[in-house]
Amino acid sequence: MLGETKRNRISERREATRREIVEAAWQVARERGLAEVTLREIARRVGMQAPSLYGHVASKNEIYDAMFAQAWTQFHEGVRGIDQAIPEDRERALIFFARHFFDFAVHDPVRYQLMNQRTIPGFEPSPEAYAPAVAVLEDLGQRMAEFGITEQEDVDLWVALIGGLVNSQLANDPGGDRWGRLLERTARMYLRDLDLTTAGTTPVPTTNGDRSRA
Amino acid sequence: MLGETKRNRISERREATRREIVEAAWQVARERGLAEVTLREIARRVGMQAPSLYGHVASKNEIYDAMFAQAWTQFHEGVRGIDQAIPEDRERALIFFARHFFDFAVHDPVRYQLMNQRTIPGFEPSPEAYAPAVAVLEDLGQRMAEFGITEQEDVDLWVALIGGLVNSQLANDPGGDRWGRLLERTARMYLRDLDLTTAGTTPVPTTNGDRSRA
DNA sequence: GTCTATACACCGATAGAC
DNA sequence: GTCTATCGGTGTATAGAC
Repeated sequence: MLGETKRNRISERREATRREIVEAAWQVARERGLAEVTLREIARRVGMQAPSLYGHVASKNEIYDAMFAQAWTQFHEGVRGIDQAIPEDRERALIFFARHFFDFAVHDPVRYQLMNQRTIPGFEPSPEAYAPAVAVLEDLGQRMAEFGITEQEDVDLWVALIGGLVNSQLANDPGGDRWGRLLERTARMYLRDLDLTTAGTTPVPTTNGDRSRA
Repeated sequence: MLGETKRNRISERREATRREIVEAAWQVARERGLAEVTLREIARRVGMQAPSLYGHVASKNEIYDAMFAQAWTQFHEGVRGIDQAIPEDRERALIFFARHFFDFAVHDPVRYQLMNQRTIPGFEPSPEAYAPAVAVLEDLGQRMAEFGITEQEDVDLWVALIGGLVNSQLANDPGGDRWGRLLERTARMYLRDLDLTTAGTTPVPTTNGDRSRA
């Protein structure tokens, strides 16, 4: 049927416009800050009047929502993309992941702010937008389990440690490396503690010979 | 002179009104969120019209500034207040401080947000408001030095670790204790790493016999 | 001196013409 | 779909009453 192809073409055009809007929102956010994004400025950049945006987007928060989902999807795909580069060694692997997360965060502070801090007044990510964030956490849990790190407390601690380094870096030395260079040390410290804590309860292999990867 | 006492009385009244305004701002912030504070709502609570606030305050950011300074001063005084209760033992002392900071943060998330996150669009704390924050950091450095922790990297790491626990707690389990109960473990982990890292470079006393306190 | 009244420029959002 | 016009908000500023 011709109707369908036409409908698809229209739908594609609509989606493209939506992407344009979200991309313009990213631009404004990076230039002026996340909270300083205005519909009028977005509209100006895509060549519209502000109210016309409502033909493609239900609200300003829906734009934030799309950005939120996009950011977490980006990170998730990034992690999957480097899968074959993961070191076999447990310590190196943990550092590898942490460095990936750290660089991703520091590389785009505005994106990190949207992903991890509830800073925009009325905005709460929708369940659909939150899904890729959950997927990332599930991935993390699975990968850590491959290293014998299965206790929720242990994963919680690791998440908090890396998040703490990122936050300190962004807050107190943006653009620098004052906390970034503490990543390796933090990972070693964490693993040493882990071995001491779980000693006698769950055997943890120092190398990772039983890990199967495609 | 009568003129001076009168001037003082007026000045006192003015200062009291200013305190009232800042206190109302805290109320609004805790009820609706830090970014949702409006001058009109503050004015309503102190029985004024919004523009009348400008007789006591130069701008909205000056209110945030006063709140910022007040929060850090509160913390600083709190730390000084518990001075005599600090354990002699290095590990216990570190945990004691961390717990104090953690509880202070978790007890009033809005206050912590204002103190440690740059989340309000146009607001940057003035040098005067920042002073008590600097004083707290200097205090921390001094106290850690008493335990032989003098390297900036070591202090940086400690700050990041505790901050990470606080952030995770507030972001992922507000009102709970999922990351709070990791404080002791984190302190032990940190100290163990410290002893290994600085072994052979700077002797670190396991007990703290040479600490002089009034 | 302190307040009220009024206004300005901006914001997100909506209604309705075309 | 996109426009203009407009609404109820916001922070901020000023004129003028008392």
